[in-house]
Amino acid sequence: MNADLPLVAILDDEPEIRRMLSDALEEAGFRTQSYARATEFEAGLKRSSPDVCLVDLGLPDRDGLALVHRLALESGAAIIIISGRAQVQDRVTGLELGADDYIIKPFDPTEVVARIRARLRKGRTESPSVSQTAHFAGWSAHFDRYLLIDEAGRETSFSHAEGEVLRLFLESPNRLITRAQMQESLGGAAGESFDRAMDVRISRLRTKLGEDPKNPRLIKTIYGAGYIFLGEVRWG
Amino acid sequence: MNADLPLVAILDDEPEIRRMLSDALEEAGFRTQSYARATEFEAGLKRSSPDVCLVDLGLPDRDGLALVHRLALESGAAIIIISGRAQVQDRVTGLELGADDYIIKPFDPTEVVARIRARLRKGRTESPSVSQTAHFAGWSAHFDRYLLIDEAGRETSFSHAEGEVLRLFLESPNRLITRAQMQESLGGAAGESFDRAMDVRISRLRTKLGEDPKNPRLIKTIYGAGYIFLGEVRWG
DNA sequence: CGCGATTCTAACGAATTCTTACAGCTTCGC
DNA sequence: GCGAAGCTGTAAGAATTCGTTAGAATCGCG
Repeated sequence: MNADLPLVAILDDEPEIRRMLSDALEEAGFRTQSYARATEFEAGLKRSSPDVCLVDLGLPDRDGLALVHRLALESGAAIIIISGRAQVQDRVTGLELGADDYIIKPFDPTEVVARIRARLRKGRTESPSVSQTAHFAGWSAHFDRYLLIDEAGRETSFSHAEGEVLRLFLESPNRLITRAQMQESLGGAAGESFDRAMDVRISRLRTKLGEDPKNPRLIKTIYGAGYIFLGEVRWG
Repeated sequence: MNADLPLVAILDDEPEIRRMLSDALEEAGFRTQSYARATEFEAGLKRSSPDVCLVDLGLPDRDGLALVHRLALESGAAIIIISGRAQVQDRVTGLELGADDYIIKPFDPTEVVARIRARLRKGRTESPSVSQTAHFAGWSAHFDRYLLIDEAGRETSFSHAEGEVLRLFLESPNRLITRAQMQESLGGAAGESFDRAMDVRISRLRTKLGEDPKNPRLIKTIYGAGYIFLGEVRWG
């Protein structure tokens, strides 16, 4: 009965689906309330205000779309439609009546959880919990803190320009990155002698990574072509 | 060139898809910008800040998920992934990395439009937080009492001007805040050299937060761009 | 080996940002 | 009112970032 956990209201007439959803959601850290019929569902809304409503459109006792429409107007909750009707037109009208998402049966509970999380994330002022960290060759690069941390835990800060280069490498490791691609990606305006600036950026980055100039192990220069960042990179 | 219309940035390497999307979106009342490659796309983001980003995951020059990840942290835009990969796991990781929606190819442009509308609708409804207290990095900021309280319960008062800056940071943590945004938000109407005043406000705030000038942990300067406030922030 | 093309890096300098000092202004207590 | 204290912007010099320059080092190719 933890009031801090987000509350998800489920409206579906099939018991197995209700069960499947509530199991998956509770395991994922949500509270749930299940309803089989629209009238019960609406009564429940008056007692508690859920953060997310999962609504099956194929209801026996009510026009699901009308319900969605009203929910969208009256409740602040995120509304996700679950439906067996897969036609584009169905989805479009559902979304236009105010739903925030539209999931087609049969569905995977994992995806439902992910979509609910995506909805809640936007609504909150809280920062997204996705970390912005890459691990490689004994280093951890924290792009949010502009910090490199080595195996021993020693910290080295890097500047924004250096970070741009490092990120570009870590996003495409073991792949040739041409100077042209870099220039474009790093906002290099026109093709003048911006090349030199990039050399310098990379040079500074290499020293921060403790590369041996004679024998760079991470950032390889491909003469006449560009650079390759070598190594296993893991994000997160 | 109506700046009031929402701007949608499209990133897809297939020309037909770009065309199809931009046609549908423009007919639906959006402005669009199309890009074939990630590097161009990122360069475009620096010039204009779209309200929605449509990103194809199958990019030739970059790991699409890494790009999405970064977008989610740095841009306030809604992010919609378009992908040929239909596996549940693909969708879940996409959403967990910060995407707001995930559309599978082949898709119907009408549905894309509807989903974009649904996203934008939610963004506008975002209710302003009425709480006057924020917690972050061991600090509690009480805006109603102009008081900062650290873990040990020691109190430090802050001024109105300092509070304006602090609130701006705490309302969008882990996101770049440009000097222009600050100036606008803090009512710095006149003064072209209002920038200096800004510097001083931030400097004073930093000392009150006990930041190490060499290595600020909370308020990072992005040379030539603005500032980022780092950390988990909880309001209330 | 020699030569031109390419890349590296140390040093410099312009732009930007930080910090300290100071002055004008408001607020508060008396 | 008066003076002290605090707030806030301006000014000025220090510090940082980062592109540019230039000379050295390296590479590819004969």
